[in-house]
Amino acid sequence: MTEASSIDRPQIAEPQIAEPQIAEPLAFQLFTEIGIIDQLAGHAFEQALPGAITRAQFAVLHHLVRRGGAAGQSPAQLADAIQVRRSTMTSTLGRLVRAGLVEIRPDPRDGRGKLVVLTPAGRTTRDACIASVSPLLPLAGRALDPAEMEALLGLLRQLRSVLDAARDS
Amino acid sequence: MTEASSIDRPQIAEPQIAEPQIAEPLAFQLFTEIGIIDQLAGHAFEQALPGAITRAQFAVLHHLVRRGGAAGQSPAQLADAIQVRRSTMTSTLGRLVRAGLVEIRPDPRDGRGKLVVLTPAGRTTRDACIASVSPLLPLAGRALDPAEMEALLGLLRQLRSVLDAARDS
DNA sequence: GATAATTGGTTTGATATCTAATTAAAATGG
DNA sequence: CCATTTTAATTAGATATCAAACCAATTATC
Repeated sequence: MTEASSIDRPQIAEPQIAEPQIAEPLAFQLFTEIGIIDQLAGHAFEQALPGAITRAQFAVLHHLVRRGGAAGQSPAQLADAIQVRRSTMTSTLGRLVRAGLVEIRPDPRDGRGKLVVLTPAGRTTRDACIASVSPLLPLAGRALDPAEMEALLGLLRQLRSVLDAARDS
Repeated sequence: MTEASSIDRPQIAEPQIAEPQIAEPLAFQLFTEIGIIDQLAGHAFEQALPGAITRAQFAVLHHLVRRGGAAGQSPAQLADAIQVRRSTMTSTLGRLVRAGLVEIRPDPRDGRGKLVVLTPAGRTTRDACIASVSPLLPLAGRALDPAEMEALLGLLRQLRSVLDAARDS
């Protein structure tokens, strides 16, 4: 597509010059590092979770415990809180219902809407997840002392708020 | 806002007490924040990428430009570098081959192995990706000054190295 | 009130990712 | 030289995720 491909080049197309070691821009390194940490931590987290519960499913259960109240939350509220699309939430909720961990009822106030509430099994499962995962948390303490962790968290929040603002614009 | 406003409590097993506002452990907040940033940034990144290229595909192209050399890299090397399973790499490489962005040849030194090399189109595409995404980088600069960015990067690397070490154990 | 615009939720089809199991080739060890 | 083990890559099956298209119900507008 680019150039003389008509000539039969036996082995190596081109000298294939690897770029000299130019450091990536700082911001690029930053996001790369964040991506890797998310993957490593997420993986460790999911390994620690009991049975077939996944990170996404735990996020829903946990949110319902903390914010669900008696009336539950709508799928849209859950999707917004957890920062996924509604179609993603539909799919995760389907699995949670099938597993008997949440119940979905029609919203009496809005014929389109639904309300998600935890079942007792869902509550129990969430608590078990917390227990399973807790032993992992000290790991971060091995990398950072409390002051560093606070500093890190502060910087991350600064970064997040800008990204959040940029999302809408 | 969500409080005891519901007079009509449907017939769920228990009162469904939402937990009082206990702050999450610091480490938990940390990983939550990292997950959200990764999602926001990854999404913005992918939106900025040209055409049908994805983050995973860009990572492979970029790595090949920087480390590929004339001989290319094996799928296993790519998987290790990018921190995904080999089966994941198989799938991503399949799409890149179909798109004409990389070429896969047998490894002359190992009958099991293969070698992945960029095609000229792959090289061009990677460069276009860099160009498309560059305008995003200043966004991080709006959140953090250079010193903060360095500090953040340092803390993240500390954290990563511990997670990395824990992965094997 | 009727029409238009918005909102809640789902479905479809794609990519990315993992684990577990499989195949083929190399490396090791008697 | 052969049997075992290890390694490279793939396949199969599952979840998560998104975008786009869609339906149904609500809200807004005239």
